[in-house]
Formats: sequence, C-alpha cells, structure tokens
Amino acid sequence: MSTVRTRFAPSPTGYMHIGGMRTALFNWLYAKRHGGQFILRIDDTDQERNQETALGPILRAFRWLGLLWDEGPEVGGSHKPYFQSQRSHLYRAAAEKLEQSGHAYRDFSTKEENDADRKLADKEKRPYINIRRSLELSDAKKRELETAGHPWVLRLLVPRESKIVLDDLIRERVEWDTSLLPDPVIMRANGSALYNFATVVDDAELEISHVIRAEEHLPNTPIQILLHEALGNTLPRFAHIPYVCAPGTKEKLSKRKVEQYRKNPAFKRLFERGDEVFPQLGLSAAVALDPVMVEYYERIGYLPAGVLNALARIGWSLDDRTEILSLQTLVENFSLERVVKAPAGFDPDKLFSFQGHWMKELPLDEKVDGCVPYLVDAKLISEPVSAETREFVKSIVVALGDRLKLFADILDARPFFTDDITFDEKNFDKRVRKDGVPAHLAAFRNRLETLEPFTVPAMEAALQAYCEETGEQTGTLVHALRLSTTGQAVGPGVYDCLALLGKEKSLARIDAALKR
RNA sequence: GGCCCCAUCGUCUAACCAGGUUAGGACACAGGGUUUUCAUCCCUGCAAUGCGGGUUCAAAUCCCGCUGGGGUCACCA
Repeated sequence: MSTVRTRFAPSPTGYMHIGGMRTALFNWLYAKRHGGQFILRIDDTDQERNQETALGPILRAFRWLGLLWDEGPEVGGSHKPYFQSQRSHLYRAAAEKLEQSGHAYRDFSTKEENDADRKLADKEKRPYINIRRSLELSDAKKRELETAGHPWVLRLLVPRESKIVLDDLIRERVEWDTSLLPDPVIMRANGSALYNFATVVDDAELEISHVIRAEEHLPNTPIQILLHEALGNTLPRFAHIPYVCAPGTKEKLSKRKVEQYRKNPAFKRLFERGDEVFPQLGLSAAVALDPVMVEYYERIGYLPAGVLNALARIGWSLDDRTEILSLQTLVENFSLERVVKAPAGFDPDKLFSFQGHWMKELPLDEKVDGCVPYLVDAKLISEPVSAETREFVKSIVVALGDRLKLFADILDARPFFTDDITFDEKNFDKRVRKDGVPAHLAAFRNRLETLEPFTVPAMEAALQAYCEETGEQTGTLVHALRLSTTGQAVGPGVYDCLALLGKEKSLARIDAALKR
C-alpha cells in the first residue's frame, strides 16, 4: 500500500479564501486520516509578487487553524522547492520529453489567427478545436521561422477521436470526447509553463496520490489525464469536491463579489460586526478584511475550532446526527465517500452557532488570553498587562459568561474600562427618564452607598429588601441601574456590573445619570 | 452557445449504492418555560423528496426524458 500524499496549491493572492480553506481542510484530513502527508505547493508560475504580502496571509491562515503542512514553504521537504517559480527546469525537461515523443508540437500560429478560427467556429456553431497548421510545416520551414525569431508555443497534441474516462472518487465515472478538446498550450514562447502542465509535472514529481480539489477543476482533468499519460506517469486518484456557494445562492463564493455580498442578508451581520469592531482595533482601511477571507474570522475573534467545524460540515457529514466535530474527531472519521456531490452554501448563522459551542467549551484562562489582545488593540488596557489587570479582565469574562461569542465581544465591556461611555438613549428614556424612576434610583443609590460589603449577594438582598418595602418591581431598578452605570440595555447581570465598577464609580455614574 | 456537473425542509444534511422509515438531525425562524436585561439552558411548533414517464406488490432510493440551477470554455491559476 502506497502512502497517501495530498496537496493544496494556492497561488499567492494576498489572502486565503474561506472556500479554498475548505478544500485545503479536506486534503489535510484525508492525508491525516490515512497516515499520509499534506503538502503545500505555491502556484506562482506567472506572478511576480512580494512573498511577504502575497503568501504571508495564506500561511498565517493554515497556522491559525492548526493545519500544518508536512512539506512546503518554510518547512521544506524531500521534494523541494515547493514554489513553481523555482521548478521551471522540471517543466522544461518534461516539455522536451513530450516534444521528443511526439506528444507536443510547436505552434507558430499567431494569436490573431487563433482568435479568427475561434470566431469562425463560433459563427458556424461548431466546437472550436485547433487547426494545427504548424503541423503541416516542413522541418525546413520551421527552422526558418525559428531562426527568424518567429514566436511559437508548445501545444499538447490531443489525440482525436478517443475517449477519456475518469473514475472520480466523488463523481464516479465522467467521460470526455477528445475530439472536442482544443490542443492546450503547455509552454509559452518564453519557456514558462502553463497551469495545467506545471500542475501535472509537479503532482507526479511530488508523488501526489490523491488530487482533491473543487469541481470547477473538472474541465481541466481530461487535459491533465492526457498529460500524465503522455509523460508516462502513474495517474493520481482524483476527487472533485463541490465548490462553496455564497450564502443563500448556488453561485460559487467569489472574492470578486464581496461588494454585492454586503447586501446579502446572511452575510450582512458579518460585515456589520466587522465595521463595528475593526476600526476599534485600528485595522480600518489598510487591511480591508471581508468574510470571504479566513483572516476576517481570525481577526474578529472566531475560534479555529468553530471555523473548522463549520467548514467540515459544508458538503460532508459524519452521520445523520453529529454536528459538533473537533479536528480530532474529523481526523478519525473523515472519508471522501461521505462528501456530497451538490454545491453547498456557506452559512454564517451555522458558523456562529458552532462558534458559540466551542467558545463555551474553552477554558476560562484561554478565553482571557483571547480577549486581552483586543483590549490592548482598542487601547482599553495597555501593555505590559499587569497581573491585576488580567484578573480584572478575567472577572469581566466570567460576568459575561456565554454572552461572549467572539473574542471581539469583549469590546462591549468598554464601560468597565473607561468613563467615556455611550448611552443607549432610547432605552435610557424608557428605563431611567420615566415617571417615578429617578426617585427610586436616587433612594436606592443611597442604600448602596452604605452597603457593606459591596458584593453581588449583598446588592441582591438590598434590592429585594428595597422593593419589598416600597412595592416597586425589581425590574424597574435593575434596568435603571444598568442603563445609568453602563449606558447599555443588555449585558452581564446588573449586580455584576456594579461590582465590577466598584462602589465609588457606580455611585458617581448613577449621580451623573440622574443629572442627564 | 459547446462540454461537464448537480437536484431532499429557508439553509447544511441523513436515508439513496444493497427499493418498504409517521422522510431523521442541526441551524435559522415562531411560540412557551427558566433567568433582573441579554446570552445560555429546556420544551413545542413550522418546514422538503422539482416535473413527467417507466421498472416493481412497493420508488426520495433504480432507469429514461424534461425542467431548473451551476461550473468551465486563455499564451490566468
């Protein structure tokens, strides 16, 4: 039994696509499930980009989610280098082999000629395939053209009138008629390889056993199969998984459409939360995060476990009931047989629900660790963070309880860090500026002043007593106290809020609220 | 338009391959309970096999057609 080797081959675009991350996850899981290797290869054949800015976010996303690669950038491996831009000698050698064996030919036709051919075929409503004029050229003529510096490209000579059969691990049998396949360019005039060619050469050389990729690559497959066969390679197994759709649609989730996603009801909440949070973190314009990027989820405080769980459930299920899946469980159970064939929408609501589950599971100290950087970035606390400050943050996290869904939610605790609070005016009018309320608030404020100790149970008892004596509903004071001390209508238990603020600050804020 | 893929609640899916279930679960939504608000938690409800033919005692499940949706058609990856 040979080793399972899977790969994910991103091109350095400067961000990691959430849908691409799902494909990468399936590759990673399949490799790990079978004790194999997961390889990261960088498809940078035609781009001259800054490694740091273009590749950085991609590696960052993998590391954040804990999907470490066995071979690839920064970790190396026995088949290095893992950048296609550094592997051109392999493509050139393979090209030469194909030319020698007659599987590829030099095409001297111009772009204009090809375009015209294509147009004509279109007009006559017949499928376009190459006319292969260069094949008619005599050797002498070819030499002449070359000496004259006439540019040419190398094309694969597609065998006409034959059938390509793919036994895909997910789609089962898919067939193509080669008579309908134009001869693909595999090398440019300057000797650089094209995607389909470089991919085939690398997949073979890296000994990739399973090519797991999104179904939009299905049309590339017959060409790649032909190339593998012409090169005499052992064919990898192919598994075309469904692509990820934009929420509520059947269209492929695309980075180019982010602006229109802003209006998508399912995506709206994500955008809005980002608009609230990122400026506070000083991440506004320059970073330009959006929910198509993995980094968005990291920066807004999602947990890897939440994102991973959601990604795994797009197009895959363990059984008829299990929804909560840890990476560990996934590694133990992942199988391509249970990948569905239909494209699946990315559901932000479901992600949020998984996130809620995993955040609840997170040990308190890790929650605090996750929150602290947000408070630092928002300049609500400063570095180095003292033990005392950390304890204070911890007590807030405890008070927040399950209300803390994302780490960025800790920013809602702003009133505990600064006196510069924003009042929810509508609720302030309703709960504080209301007949009889200020009088009760003032009266109870005086009781708080002498209350010792200033603790949750003591406050609760005091409020109960006050309400029994006056016949006032506890809700009246509870709401009035929260609004006047935090400005917010929702949040931790009101006694927790007061305890967190301390007696002095609580009294001062009540006084200030009574004067508003 | 050519080629290719796909089709179960609003969404993600189970049951399909080896035909027989009141078509199950989760999210969302609605209602109720717990709670000082919110969140959590618990209960209840809503809600699907695209259409038409076959095959069969029996079809979500097997076959064909239709319709619909989508992907892809570069000297991009």
